[in-house]
Amino acid sequence: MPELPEVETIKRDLEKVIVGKKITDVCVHHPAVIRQPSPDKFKKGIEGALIKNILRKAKVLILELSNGKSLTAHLKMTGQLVYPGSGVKSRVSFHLSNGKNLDFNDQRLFGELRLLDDWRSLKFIQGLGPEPFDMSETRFKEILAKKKTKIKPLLMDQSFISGIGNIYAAEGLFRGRIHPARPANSLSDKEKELLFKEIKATLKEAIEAGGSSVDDYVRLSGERGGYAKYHKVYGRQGKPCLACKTPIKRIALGGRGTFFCPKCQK
DNA sequence: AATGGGACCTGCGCGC
DNA sequence: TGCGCGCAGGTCCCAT
Repeated sequence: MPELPEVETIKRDLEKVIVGKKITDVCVHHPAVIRQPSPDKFKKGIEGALIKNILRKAKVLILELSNGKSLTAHLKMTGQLVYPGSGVKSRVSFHLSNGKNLDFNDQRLFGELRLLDDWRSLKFIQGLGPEPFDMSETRFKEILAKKKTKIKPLLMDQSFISGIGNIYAAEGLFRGRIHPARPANSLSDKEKELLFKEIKATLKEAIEAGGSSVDDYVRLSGERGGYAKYHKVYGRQGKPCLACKTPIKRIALGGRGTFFCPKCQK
């Protein structure tokens, strides 16, 4: 999906245009994306409520409703929230009292919508580690020091640090000059410090640019995020490293495409 | 405990 | 033109 910067972008977009609006009707075109409760209860539990507040926990969006319930959305790989929506690709459409729709689109159907009495009880959220901005450098270094696992899959482990996915793991490691397959406990103090700093800087810049539109991700308005043009390694296999001209390599780590510069990243 | 593979789905781009 | 394959931002589950 959409990683932390993309979900944060959608959250900020939602705050500007959706808060305070009333959901008058929920149209379920594809029930599979509604994971909890039944589609019928989902619909009845939402209709008539106002959208009070928008939260984000790592990659999960939470819409707090005036009836006390929370609507959560995990976009996974291809989920989108679009407003005003055309309804064309919509899996679920939330019809608002102003006549416009908030559409949940999701080509691959991995995405998840839930209506919960309390989002804090969602197991997935309970299992999340702190986001990079909420983690101390000391803690980051401590965890790396005791893990032999490859650094890139570790950065994507949501129970350790949450919000980083495949794109920002790759970009953060490039900027930290660390090879993605290095055992986490092999990083020196200096390397860990630089990596942590660069991960946070990358995420911050990506948020400022409205996220990375590589494939399906779009902002709430449907326009593309502006950060993909700043990617230094992600999706650039075979192209020259922007720092040293060496061709960027692609390998598989943990089953995921992993992009890095074999010269800059040691 | 940690790692690797497959599963969940659909659709796109590529090589033949 | 058509077909088969590999690939895709995430996460879970199972086997080793």
